[in-house]
Amino acid sequence: MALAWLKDLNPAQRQAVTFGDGTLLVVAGAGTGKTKTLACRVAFLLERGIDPGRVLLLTFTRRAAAEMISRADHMSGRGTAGKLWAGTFHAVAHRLLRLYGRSIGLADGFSVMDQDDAADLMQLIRLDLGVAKGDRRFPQKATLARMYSHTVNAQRPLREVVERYFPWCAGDLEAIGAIFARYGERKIQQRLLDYDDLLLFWKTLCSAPVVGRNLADRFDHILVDEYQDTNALQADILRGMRQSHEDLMAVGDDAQSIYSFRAATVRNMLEFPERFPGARVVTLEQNYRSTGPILAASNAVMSFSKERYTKELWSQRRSEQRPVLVTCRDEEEQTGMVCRHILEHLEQGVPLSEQAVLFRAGHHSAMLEVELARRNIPFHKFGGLKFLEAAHIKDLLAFLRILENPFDELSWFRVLLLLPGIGPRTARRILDQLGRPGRVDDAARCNGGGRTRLASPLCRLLREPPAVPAGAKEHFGALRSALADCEGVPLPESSSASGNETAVPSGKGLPVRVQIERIGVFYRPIFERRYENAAMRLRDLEQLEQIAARYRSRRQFITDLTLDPPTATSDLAGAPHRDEDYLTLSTIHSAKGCEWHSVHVLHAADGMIPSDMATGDDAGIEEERRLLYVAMTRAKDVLYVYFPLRYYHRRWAHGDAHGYAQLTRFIPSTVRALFEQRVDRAEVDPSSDRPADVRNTQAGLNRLWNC
DNA sequence: CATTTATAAATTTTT
DNA sequence: TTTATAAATG
Repeated sequence: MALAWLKDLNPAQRQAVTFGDGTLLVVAGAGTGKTKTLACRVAFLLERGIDPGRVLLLTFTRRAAAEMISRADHMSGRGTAGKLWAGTFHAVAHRLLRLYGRSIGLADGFSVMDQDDAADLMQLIRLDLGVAKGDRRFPQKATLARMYSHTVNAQRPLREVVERYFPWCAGDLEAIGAIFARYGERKIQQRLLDYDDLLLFWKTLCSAPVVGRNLADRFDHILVDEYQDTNALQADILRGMRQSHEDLMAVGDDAQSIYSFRAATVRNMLEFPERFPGARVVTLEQNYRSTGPILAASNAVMSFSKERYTKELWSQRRSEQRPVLVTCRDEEEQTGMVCRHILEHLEQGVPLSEQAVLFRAGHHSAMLEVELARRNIPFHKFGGLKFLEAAHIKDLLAFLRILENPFDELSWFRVLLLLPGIGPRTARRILDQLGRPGRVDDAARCNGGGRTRLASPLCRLLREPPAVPAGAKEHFGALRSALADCEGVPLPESSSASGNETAVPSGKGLPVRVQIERIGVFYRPIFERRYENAAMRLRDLEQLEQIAARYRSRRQFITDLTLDPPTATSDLAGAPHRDEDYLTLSTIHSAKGCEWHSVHVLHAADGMIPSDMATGDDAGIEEERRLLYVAMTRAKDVLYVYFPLRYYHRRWAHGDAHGYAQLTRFIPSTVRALFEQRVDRAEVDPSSDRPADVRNTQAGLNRLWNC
């Protein structure tokens, strides 16, 4: 084979890429060419004549998969990498379950719900059971959803998970268990799968005697990226998928494990050799990304870690410029400094696309976003609040989901509650009526002579509409005709529809975009009445239509949206914005795997990094340390870490109340010495300029009561 | 009686 | 910006 590009690899990388048959773990530090190695491995396999359709590539995001495929194609020059099975665990699980789900008793027309939907269903059940009635605080729906997911993914008993991660809920263990049991039942009734089910049923698929064997035989090679952020369930799946073939390559960095809240565990990496006996281990330690001083500071942060890591990164990239620790008076000054530095670099020729601002929590960038907008600096924000979380987007999707899976009670509920004059009670009644087992001929007519006895609630709604309160009649009628329109079914004018229509044409042929338009006819008036800033939100709906225009299949549209939600406005923006230079704002979590010429890390204060929410136990604090490490190692040439001294707590009042922060505990004085330290007094208001030791004294006191 | 509106309180990270 | 509860309304 004439593989010229092999020469560009260092010995360790080459060893990984050209690895023969069997199981391999690649321990790859930050910036050591992990993506390159994986892409080369794919190219190498293709060169060896492996059928791309028999290679499975599991990544953390769809974007990562796309990048590796395009790089592999570029190297092999064959253009066949697109035929790989590539995507996230969840996306691949979905694809497999559509193919084989029937064999384990999965309903044909299942649909997938995201974690928000899961929380909403929890809430319905919580209200039904009347669990939250007492005067004791009961966990919120989002907490319940997180708890459930963690339990399933970790494959541990609920009691253990609650005691460890949600100790304040320990008193409600029984009630929580009862909710979870009902939750499982209702998902099955409604033909809904949550994220965890996708993994869970994939695992079930693996252990099915015949299909499991088929599945494992289906792939000659499996490659897994970001292995440090996989959980016990995912490890089980991999084992199930390697019953007959051994060829597996997992790549990860134990120092970058930052998803324990999703039940990810470094133990997957550490125990890899035991789980896959005979596995070889290759370690990549040469960092090609960052300059020496940046790497030195990053390593120093990790050197205080209580856990032992397997490697120490080194770099040949010399530089005089140390990373900069910027001490600011408060968040406002931090914002000003960030903007100033960004513009300085821009003038020196570093485009905005090579710069990024990173932070711990989505809302940490709020002030900066306002300032960037004021100064006309274009940016895209990754992580934090998402497009799909907006109420009006969810409303519209609920319609489509009813059409896709008429048993989806959650979406029905959402849509019915939109109608003025219909509240939870009436909605419940209507749903009960629609869901009641019908006469057999009814069912037959609805399902086109179908297999199921159960008449689809959608068909019921169209054929025998339940009574609604007088005030809701008009809107209810509009809803029915909108749904009928999308289905391509004529709506029976009066209640006595003639029974001899032939099998109704299915609306599945209608383009999704058209369906959204028709729903709009019904939804728009409600929408305008309901939301104050309808004009702004209308643009979101138009964007949704634009995305829909790219899809032929409604099902594909909905599942893509739930499994690969648009992570930033950039995913939504049309062609005109593509070539515009823009700055990246991102949570540290969403910045995983990315790199920029210059990186700005905001809020390096205790309480922010580490987040106050995570300082409960040692493991939590250690993960926060890794988080800072991930943030710092994103930088190639320039790294700024900002530390605002003063925080206003303007939660309820707009007063002047403030507290003094302390520099993050992950940068003690020995580490600080590796930074260039700047305190810009020019912009400090002299009236509030007190010596730092006074502040520190105050801060020390504040720690006594601000816990 | 059910729905709507008013009021007060709280807010990590994501497939 | 959302969410739980209380009061007002139909």
